[in-house]
Amino acid sequence: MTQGVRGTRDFYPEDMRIRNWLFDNFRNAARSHGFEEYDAPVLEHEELYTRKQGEEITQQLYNFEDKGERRVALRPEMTPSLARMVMARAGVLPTPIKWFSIPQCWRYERTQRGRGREHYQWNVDVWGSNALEADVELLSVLVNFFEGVGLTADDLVIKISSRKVLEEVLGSLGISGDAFAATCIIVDKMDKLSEDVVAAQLAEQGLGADAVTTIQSTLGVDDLDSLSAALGDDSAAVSELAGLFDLIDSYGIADWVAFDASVVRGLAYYTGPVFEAHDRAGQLRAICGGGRYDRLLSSLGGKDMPATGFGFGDMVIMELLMDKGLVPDLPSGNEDIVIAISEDLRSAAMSVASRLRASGRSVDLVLEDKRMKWAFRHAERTGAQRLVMVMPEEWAAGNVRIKNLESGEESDVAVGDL
RNA sequence: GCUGUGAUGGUGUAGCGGUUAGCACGGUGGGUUGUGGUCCCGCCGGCCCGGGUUCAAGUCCCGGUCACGGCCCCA
Repeated sequence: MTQGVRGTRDFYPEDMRIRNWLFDNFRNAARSHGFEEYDAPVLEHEELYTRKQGEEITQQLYNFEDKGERRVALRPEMTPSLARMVMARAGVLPTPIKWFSIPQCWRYERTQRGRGREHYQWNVDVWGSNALEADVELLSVLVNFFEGVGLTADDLVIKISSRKVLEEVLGSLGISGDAFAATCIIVDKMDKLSEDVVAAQLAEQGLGADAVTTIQSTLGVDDLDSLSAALGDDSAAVSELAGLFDLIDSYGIADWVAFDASVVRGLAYYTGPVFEAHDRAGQLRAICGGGRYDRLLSSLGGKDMPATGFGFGDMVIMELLMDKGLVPDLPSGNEDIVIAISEDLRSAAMSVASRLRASGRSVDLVLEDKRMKWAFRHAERTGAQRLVMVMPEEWAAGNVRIKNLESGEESDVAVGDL
């Protein structure tokens, strides 16, 4: 009876303080880069997500039929909803569209440490710009967030590559279109699956063992010169990545990023630069991930608009922050506790509380007949700064007694001066 | 889909065949105090469900339910 649905979390006030702190940092980073917040319903038509087979995200849909016999799903990610919103007002919205959101996203899967059935995923996206500057701006948002919560470039790294790398490699092997997207999903799992399994899955796409070797050797590359050697001087992937890293230097965030050809991403819709942030120690799952997806709208039946963005879950980052001791101790936020010392002063206490509240204080009025002992313990537990006591003699003189709980000082203050 | 561990007051836990089932937090009443934080005392409140073994079962066995991990897989 006291348990929620499997894989879901309750946020008690002490948990909520931390969540709000995290979300505040998300918001600050996005706002400082000129992004505006939006939201969409957590429930969407199932068909919004039933696209490329093979994507984990579609296999793990938290879906069901509603009372009107409609197939619906709790959103597994925000991007399709965002695409829907943008598409609905394409041509009206001034570009570039720079929006962010912190949606709760759902998936139906076996629960594990750090993997529930719901999580909050900070999403930051730019629509309507082809420029690499837009992609780098996203990296700047990320770095700004990391710095905001006290993380450094020694703690984590943003690994960057481009879908074009794989596109060129697979293109040389004669793979394109839907087969390309399907192959991306398989290649994304390469470092987690055995070579045999990968080879078998690639064989289903019509690829041979030699192709596997070619893919693996290219993805093992971790500097641009080697990539250039592998793909040739006229490679669009190489020039794109070179341009990207020039801009990264301009932002002064080069310490935070590294080229890594093995970054592919499991979603089929990416088309250009892709990236993931990982802890340097390599202990945790990816902290966030994103990239350019210029052709998503056409897959939803609309006219394409260039777009780039990332998703950033709340669970892995909290594990990293806890490991690093960066989660702050947060007080309740209550500043004053107001208590009437006797029952007949209750209405007086209410007027005192109202005055304090009007002056902008966060005031917790003791609502019932509680003893002083309780008030002090309550103040201690909630981290309040002052105890405001409405006492008979003082009240008769037009005063209340205020005790500063940190210094222990106490004084009578005229009600008019509150 | 496979697998391991665990379920004891409201919360977190100790107890491993016989205990008045212990402790901490909490709630509540009181002592001390300046109607006053610390401190001290009293009280409230518990063995997941169903079978079985035993003179005796939180404790051992079987089944169920739920929870938490791991594997598979991966936003």
